[in-house]
Amino acid sequence: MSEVPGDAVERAQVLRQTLEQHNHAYYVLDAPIVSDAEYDQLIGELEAIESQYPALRTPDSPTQRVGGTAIAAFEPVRHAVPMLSLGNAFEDEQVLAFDQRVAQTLRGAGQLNGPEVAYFCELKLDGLAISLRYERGVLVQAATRGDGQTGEDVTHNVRTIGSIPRRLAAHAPQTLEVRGEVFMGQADFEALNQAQAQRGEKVFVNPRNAAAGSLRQLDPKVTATRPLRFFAYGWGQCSEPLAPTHDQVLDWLSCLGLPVNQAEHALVQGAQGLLAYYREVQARRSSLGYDIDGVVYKVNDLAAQKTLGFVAKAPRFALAHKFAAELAQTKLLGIDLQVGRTGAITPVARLAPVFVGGVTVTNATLHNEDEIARKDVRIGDTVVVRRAGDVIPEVVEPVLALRGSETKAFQMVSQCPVCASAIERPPGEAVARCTGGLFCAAQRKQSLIHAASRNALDIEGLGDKLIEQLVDKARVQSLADIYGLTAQELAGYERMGSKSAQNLANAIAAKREPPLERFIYALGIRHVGQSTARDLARSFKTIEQLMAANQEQLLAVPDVGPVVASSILRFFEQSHNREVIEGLLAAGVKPQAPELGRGQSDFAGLTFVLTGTLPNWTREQAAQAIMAAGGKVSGSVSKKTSYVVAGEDAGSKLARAQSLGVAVIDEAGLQRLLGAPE
DNA sequence: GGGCCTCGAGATCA
DNA sequence: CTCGAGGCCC
Repeated sequence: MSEVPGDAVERAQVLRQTLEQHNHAYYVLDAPIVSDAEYDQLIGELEAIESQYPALRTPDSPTQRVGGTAIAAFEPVRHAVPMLSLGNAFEDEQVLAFDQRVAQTLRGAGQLNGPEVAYFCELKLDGLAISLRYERGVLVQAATRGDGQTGEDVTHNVRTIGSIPRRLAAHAPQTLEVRGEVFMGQADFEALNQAQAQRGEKVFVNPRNAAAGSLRQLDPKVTATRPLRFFAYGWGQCSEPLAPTHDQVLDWLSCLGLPVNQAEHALVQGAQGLLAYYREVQARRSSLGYDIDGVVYKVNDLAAQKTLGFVAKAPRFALAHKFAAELAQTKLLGIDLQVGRTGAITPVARLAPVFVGGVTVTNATLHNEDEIARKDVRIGDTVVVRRAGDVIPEVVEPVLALRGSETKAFQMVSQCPVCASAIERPPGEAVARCTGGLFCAAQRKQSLIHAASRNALDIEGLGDKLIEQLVDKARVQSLADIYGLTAQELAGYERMGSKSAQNLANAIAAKREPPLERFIYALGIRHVGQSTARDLARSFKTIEQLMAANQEQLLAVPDVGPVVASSILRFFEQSHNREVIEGLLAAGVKPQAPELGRGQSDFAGLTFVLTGTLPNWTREQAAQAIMAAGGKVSGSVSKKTSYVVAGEDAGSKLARAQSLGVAVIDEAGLQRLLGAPE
C-alpha cells in the first residue's frame, strides 16, 4: 500500500467522486452533466490508475460497475427485517373497506387527527423487489425477496445497475436496508430485444421477465449490458431513528442519493383521495414508459403504521390496488382432472395458446364442477380468459355467440381417475374428493411434493418428476422413506446422475433438523397452513405434545377454532399418520422447537397482557412494541394469553396468570422476546 | 400459471 | 450440444 503515490490516491478519489456525481445525474436525475465521451474518458483514467495500483481498486469503485467475476451460486441471505407482501384490491369497494378499517383502528387508538386518514400513494412497478444493504454508506449486499425471510444474494449483479449508488451521501446511517423495485423501461426492453434478435439470441417476452432474468445471471458482465433501473420505495433495518412520516423518509432516501420516483408520488386524504389517485394514474398508465400493475397506498404516519400492525405476511397499513386483469378469447380444447394433496379433484382447462397479460396461457383452473355449470362452459367453446400480473389465469365465461354445434358438456367422474376410489362430495361443499387417502398414488405424490416444497421442509432437488418416479417404483410410500434415500440408489433414477444424486442426498441430510413449524406444515394437515403451523409450534414446542393434545388444548391456541382442532385430532387419530411421524423420528429427523428470543421479532398469533408498572417503559410503549412486532395486547388474562408481562405491584392479573399456568415475564423478558437491540 | 436461468444428464460427434 | 428438471420471480 505504501508504494502507491499520494497523488494517485488523491486523483482516484476525485475521479470516483466525480463519476458518482455523473452517475447520479444520469441515472437518478435523468439529467446528464457531461457527454458520454467525457464520462468514458474519466472512467478510462480511473481504470488506468486502478490497474497500475490494484490496491486502489475498491469494491465500491465506479469501474466495478461493468461487472466483476462470475459467481458460483446464489447464496442465501437472511433479511434483517422480513420483506412482506401486500394485500390486494381490485375493486373500489375493497379500497373503501381498507380505508374504513384503517380509520376505525386509528380512531380507537386516538391517532386520527382530522376527519380522514392521510395516505401516501405510489406506483406499483412491475419488476422485482430487491433489498439493498448499506453499511457506513457503502452498498455491501443486495438480495432478492425470496420467501420474505431469506432471499438470494445478487450483489454482483446489482452493482452493475447504474442508478443504484454504491456509496451513499456522507450523512448516511451506520446500517440501512433499502427496499425497492428493479425494472426495465419499455423502450429499453424493445431495444434490448432488437439487439438480442440481431445477435441471434433469445428475445424476452416482457420487460419484467427480462429484468428478472438479468438479475439471475451468474456473470455480472451480462447483467451490466442490460438496461436495468431502480426505484426505492421502502426500507428495512435502519440504525438511525426515522422521520415521522413515510414521505419524509423517502425524501431522506432521495437525499442520500437513492432514486425515488417522487414525480409519481402523492399525499391524499381518505378513500376518495385514494380512488382519485388511482384513476389519474390509470389514465396516464400507457405514457409512463414502464410497466406498472397498479398503485400502492400506505398510511403516511409511521406511528399509525405501527399501531395497525400486520396480518400473517402483509402489513395492515398498506394496500396494492391493482388494475383490472387483461382479457382474451381462445378455444377450450378439453378439461383435465387433477387430484390434489387432500384428494380434491380440480378440473383444469386445456386452452389453445393465447397471449394475455404478458404471457401465453395454455392452462387455466376451472375451480370445480359447480363453477363450470354456473358459467355453462363446454368443451369446444370459445372462452374468455383473464389474467392479471401475478394472478393465476382463469376462464371467465363462454362466448355464447360463437358456440358451435360440436360442444360437449363437462361430466364429473364418479371414480378417481388415478386410483379408482369413489369420489365423494359432501352436501354443501363445492369440491369433490377422492376417498382413497394415501392409498391414492396421486395424493401420496402431492403430499410429498408439498412436504418437500419451499415453505415446508424445503428440500432442494426433490421435485415432482423425481417424486413421481419414487412413488411409482414404490420406493417411497411416505415422507419418512425420503430420509432413507442414499446417493447411491438415487443415482439409478431417470435424469439422476451421480452429481444430482449426491446433491439431493446432501439436501435431505441438511433438513434433518427442520423448525417444528415447517415440520408441522409439511405434514399437510387439512386447515393447517403456514401460519397455523407456526402457532401450533409455539404453543406445543414438540411434535409429541402436539400429537397428544386434546380438543381443549388445541382450542386454546390462537386462531384455532373447532374446525381446525377437529381436523388436527382426526389427522393424528389415523394410525398411518402416526406411523409416518414415528418413522421420521426413527430416521433421525429432529424438529426444532421455535426460539422466541434472539432477535426474532415476530409476535403473530401471540397475545400479551400487561400488568403492574414496568421499570423503563410505559404501558403504552410496551403495547406499541408488541403490536409493532405483530402481537396482540389484551386487557384480561385467559387461557389464550401467551404471556403476562408483570411489573412492580402487579395485582390480580398476575395471580390469575399463575393459577392458569400462563407464562409470566418481566420487562427484560419482553425485550428479549422482542430481540434485544443489536 | 408462465417465463427465466442454471445445472447436469444423456446424446452426439470427433 | 441439447434439453429436461428444478428453483425462483411475479
